[in-house]
Parts: sequence; structure tokens; C-alpha cells
Amino acid sequence: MRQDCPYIQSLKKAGYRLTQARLTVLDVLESEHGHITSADVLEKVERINPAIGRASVFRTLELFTQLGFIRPTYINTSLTPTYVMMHGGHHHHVICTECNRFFEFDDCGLEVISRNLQRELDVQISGHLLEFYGVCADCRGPDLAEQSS
Amino acid sequence: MRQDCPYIQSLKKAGYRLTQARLTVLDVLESEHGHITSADVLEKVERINPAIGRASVFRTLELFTQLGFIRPTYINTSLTPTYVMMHGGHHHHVICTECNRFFEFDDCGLEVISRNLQRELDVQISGHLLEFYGVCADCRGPDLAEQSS
DNA sequence: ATTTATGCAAAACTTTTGCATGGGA
DNA sequence: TCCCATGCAAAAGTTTTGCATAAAT
Repeated sequence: MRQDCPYIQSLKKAGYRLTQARLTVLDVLESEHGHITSADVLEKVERINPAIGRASVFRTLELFTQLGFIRPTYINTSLTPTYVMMHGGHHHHVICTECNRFFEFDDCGLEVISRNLQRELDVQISGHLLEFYGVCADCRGPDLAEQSS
Repeated sequence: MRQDCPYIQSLKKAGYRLTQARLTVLDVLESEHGHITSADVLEKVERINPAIGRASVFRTLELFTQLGFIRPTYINTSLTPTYVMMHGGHHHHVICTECNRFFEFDDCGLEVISRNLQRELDVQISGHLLEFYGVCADCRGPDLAEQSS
């Protein structure tokens, strides 16, 4: 486990202990490169280390959310949250409303808007989440779009 | 109840019946100008018309989400969703991570990005949600807006 | 007259809590 | 050693289901 991981550094700096539960949840989150449901986190943590209780996973998820590491979002119509990693404080993706597939993208050109809002509303902005909704090529049918399943 | 309401038009056009439950939930959503938790929707609908069952409220909320009228988001650390109205397919706000207050804003200048993504990812985009996170002036302290308690 | 949508109430789940105890610094 | 964080298991809530019935078109 990389001690140079920025999240681990943040945990330490904030005075939180580096426990098995926290490190394992962090590993699971990062192994999913970006987004994972709470149910999946529970399952994967359990598989890696059965000694870690569910409660700790939820407590960790809440802590990480408070610290800004992750952010819960609703994806499909289920009641369980999908957590996305807030690398550098932000996250951007396009979600296909038909198949719920994710398409992540990096640049969002929101720095200017962020600065303006900061000034206009007098809010010290630390991050953002941008979600676009649409229908991907596959879900629009094979006729008009390329198929690449 | 305004029959010219765009949401009512959409419901009709999609072939859904204009029932008491749906019209009442719509009224509640609009009366909250923007965002409301599921628990609050339940409570307000109950107050307006006790004959409407909880199940119908949830079914309606899910339907409206599928139709793109609203979008569930996580605000405070509670497990209940907060629904935001997707006027014109989009919604933008800044959330204070301390007091959970909302600051909505209109323009987000995302049309260009939206078009680019549409072309690059071949996804037909229908809307978006943009959330900024930060700490508002009040929460940063009374005077210097710099104090951290 | 047709169906769709509803209400009711129980079932199904997910998340939270309390407390004694273990593990990190 | 000190005290934060954990595990366990039950409790607390929220959301979903099944089915007979009401109501919208």
C-alpha cells in the first residue's frame, strides 16, 4: 500500500488513524478506477478481509465523503449510492440513461466559472461534480450508430 | 393547476395519466422552487391529500426521474435523496458543505462542452447537473471570513 | 369499457447505533 | 499507554412489492 497516496496523506494530516478498514476501503475505491456502489464496496472489502465489519465500511465511506475524497451520486434507479472519486476535488462524467454506462472525461473548463461564483456568492469553493445525461451510441440502436460491445 | 405546465404536457405526451398523485407531487416539487428531500415530499403530499399513499409518491418520484423532470442528489450525510428540478434539462448549484445551504445559479456556459462531448463520445446529451462544493461566508466565521472553529 | 395507477400494509433492504474491546500512534 | 476506531448484532428508517380496487381516458 502506497504511503505516498494523497488520500493517505490527507488522513494522517487530519489526525485520523490508518486502520485496516480505512486502507482497505481506499484500496477498493481506487481499484474501481472511479465509481462503485456501496453494495460493491461492502462485498469487495468482505472478500479482501472478512474481519472488517459492515459498520466500519459505512463509517469510512462517510468519513471519506466528509473529507472530500469521494462523493455519492444516484445512478440507476436503485436506492444505493454510487461513489465517485473526487480526484483533485472534481469529477466529470457522462451517464447513459439507458444502460447506465459511464464515460468519464477530464477537462471541463469550469475554472473560470468557479472563480466567478467564488467572488459573486462569497463561497470558498473546494470542488465540483459535473454529470451529463444522455443516450449512448449502442443504446440508440445499431442502425445509426457504430456498435462496439 | 396549470395545464400548460411543460411537465404535465410531457406526461400526457408520453402516455401517462394525469392522476392526483402525480399532479400533487408535481405541485409540491414546484412549490419548493428547486430542491426537496423525499421525506419532505412525503410529508407535504400527505398534508395536501391524505388519501394519497406513500407508495404512489415513490413511484411518481421514480417516474419523474426517468422522464428527466427531477434528479436525486445526496446533500447532507443522510441517506434520503434530495430531488432537484431539472428545468430545461439542467440544474446548477453551489452547496455549502458546512450548513448544506444551496446557492443556485443559472448560466453555466456548458453548451460548448456539451456539444463537444456529444461529438467525441457519440452520446446524445439531454441534460446535466453541476454541483460546486464549498464553504459559505457565514460558515467561515462572522467577521474575517477566515476563522475556522 | 379498458387499463393504468393506486392504496394498503407487510416485506425487503440499506444504513445507523450502542457498547465492550482491540489496535494504532 | 492512551484513546480512537472497530466489530457485532440489533434497531431504525426508507423504499419496494403484491394484489384487489379505484379512477383516468
